[in-house]
Amino acid sequence: MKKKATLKEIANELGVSISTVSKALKGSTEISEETTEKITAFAKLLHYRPNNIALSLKNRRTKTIGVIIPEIVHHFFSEVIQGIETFANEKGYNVLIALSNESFDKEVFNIDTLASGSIDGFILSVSKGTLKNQDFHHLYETINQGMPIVLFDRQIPEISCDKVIVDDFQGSRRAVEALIGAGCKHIALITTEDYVDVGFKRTQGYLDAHTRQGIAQNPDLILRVNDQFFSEDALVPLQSRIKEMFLLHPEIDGIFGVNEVYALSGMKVAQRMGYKIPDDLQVVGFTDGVLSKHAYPSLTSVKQHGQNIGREAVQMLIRRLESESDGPFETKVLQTELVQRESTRFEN
Amino acid sequence: MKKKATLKEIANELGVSISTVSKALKGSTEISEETTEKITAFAKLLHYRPNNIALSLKNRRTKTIGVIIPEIVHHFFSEVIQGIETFANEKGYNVLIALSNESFDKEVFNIDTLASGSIDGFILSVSKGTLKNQDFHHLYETINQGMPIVLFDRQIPEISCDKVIVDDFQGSRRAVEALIGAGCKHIALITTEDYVDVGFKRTQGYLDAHTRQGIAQNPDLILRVNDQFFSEDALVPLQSRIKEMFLLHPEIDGIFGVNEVYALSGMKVAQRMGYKIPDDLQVVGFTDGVLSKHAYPSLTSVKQHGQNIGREAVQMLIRRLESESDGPFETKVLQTELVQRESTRFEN
DNA sequence: TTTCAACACGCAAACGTTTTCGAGACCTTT
DNA sequence: AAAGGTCTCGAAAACGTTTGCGTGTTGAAA
Repeated sequence: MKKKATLKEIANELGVSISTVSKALKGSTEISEETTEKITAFAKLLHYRPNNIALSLKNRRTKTIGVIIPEIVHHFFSEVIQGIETFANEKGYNVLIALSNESFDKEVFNIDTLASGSIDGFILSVSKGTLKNQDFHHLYETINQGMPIVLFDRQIPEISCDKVIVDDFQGSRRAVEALIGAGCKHIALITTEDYVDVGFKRTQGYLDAHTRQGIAQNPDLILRVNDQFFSEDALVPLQSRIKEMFLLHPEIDGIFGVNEVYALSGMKVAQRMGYKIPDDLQVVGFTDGVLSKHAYPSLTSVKQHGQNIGREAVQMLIRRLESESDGPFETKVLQTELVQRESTRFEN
Repeated sequence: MKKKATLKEIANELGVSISTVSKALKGSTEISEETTEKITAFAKLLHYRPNNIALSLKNRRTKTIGVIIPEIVHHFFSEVIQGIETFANEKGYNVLIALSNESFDKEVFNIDTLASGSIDGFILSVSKGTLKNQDFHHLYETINQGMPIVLFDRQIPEISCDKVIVDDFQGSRRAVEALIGAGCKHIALITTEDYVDVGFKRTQGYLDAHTRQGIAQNPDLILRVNDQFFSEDALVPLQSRIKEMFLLHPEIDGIFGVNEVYALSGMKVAQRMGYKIPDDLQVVGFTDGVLSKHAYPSLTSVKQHGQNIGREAVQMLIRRLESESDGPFETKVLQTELVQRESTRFEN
């Protein structure tokens, strides 16, 4: 049960001063070879490692990145975390994670606690609660205190800081254009309500695709789902609304869902109603997760490269942390990739 | 760009000493009401919050829990993290996350770095690399330094520390017994190689169910999959091995997979070969994740309650951190739950 | 007026580092 | 032998807290 060794203990044991030990371990030329050897040997014996907390206090930097995400049981976010953690580690940083659970209050609380010295900077995706409230004072305050923030995924245009986002508009536009190119004339959209930025942009992309391809778009084919439908057990009402739409509009021959669950639910409902996928109906989802891969038939989807998002975010944050220059803020827009699988008949 | 306020700044500004400010903010009776009011008001104005790092150094505790898991893009592990984070937060702790990526070296490295003062204790699930190496020196050393560890999921019997595990044996025994009860005579098992403890136990449960129910078990119906099959693109060889088994043994009328992907792959292969689920073939998987819920037909599976595991682990760790008593180590065994869905015909 | 408590506050140490600066010991040079 | 120069090391400050103890001021009691 021996506790961690400290400089003082080594110094006392060897009859030298603390500073001598410190210098010896850092290989300073100030200390004689003989002493250095003796000290390093003894330190190795005791498994000495400098105390991070003391270092953080002295250097006024923790080498830790704070990450706040709405939830972690979620393929996309855990992929981003994976990217963040891996790259941060390569750069010698640790990652402190906090969950907002989509709640404004928890987001504020977490930012407050972490900002009190625990971390050097934030990477975060704002909660839906925050987006609803439109209250960003906690973010402003943090930035004003000189702590850098990198936002990812969920955008807040009015906040000036580094951002890394996905080109939701282009991604969904291309997906819908691909559907049109594959012969779909009546494409249903299953989307969220507009206050979530990414849902809004994906809807815009859907609309734009129609405009550009000169296809009429029927507003009745847009299903706006309340977010509550995302909670596990609320799949039933979602599916019944989808079924309703199919009954009203049997002409539907394509589905674009702004996330995996919506697309998959659309596909399942259609299958149960007798539609053949992809012959009668083609389906594309946004976010390429484990569900798309393992669905039957497997789901064509728009891949977001979550790990790259994390990687980019870390890179932007560390650049700002380690350079004194307060350059202009950047917004990195990452392109998506359309992964084709069995739920569509794209020629390519 | 004002930096964080410190006690010293407040003291200087108000012409009092640092200790007066500190005591006033803590509501000490030593300080007069008048001064206390003045100080708290000014501190509020400056958004003063005590520096966590300084507190950690002084108190020799960081109020941070280190979590090391093999990977995070994984439904089970992210559920555990969710449980850990939520409960730790309630208790006033933060969570530092590190990923081993199933590598022994990364696990050792992460433990070493985090153990140097950054955290108060560990919650971890050991990597496959560590299990292969059978080298646990890093864990022993950490424990010897007086830093508590709670292991979860992946067991290491020879290490004495607190553990929280799932009753894999019972869970799979009951699942297989349910299959037998529902009329299955020839149940295939898709499992991992034996060095992973949980895979081994689930296999044992499968065997025991046969023994107890007096059903003959055919060793040819056990498919041992190399772990590489878990990497995304290696589903194809997995599926072809499953198909092979079906061709050789058309009598198969039940499948038990030790994880979601195995069970789902088994079901998909069977569906493609014309089997009707659950009429011709019933399927049960271990780990109740998003795949099971959204599969078509949805998959009956053994639910592990990942969040509870995280919760229990935090509870054990904090109990050890906050009580001086070094009581005996405990192993908490959590029971599983058989969640019935469309892939089986269990009467219950 | 002296004495003594109560009150209000400041000093200083401690947590474990790093780093600047100064100082003693020894050696070389004149 | 004195002066100067190298080596080798130690003292102390600093990072931001908390806290035990000392101290000065006040008021009241003797």
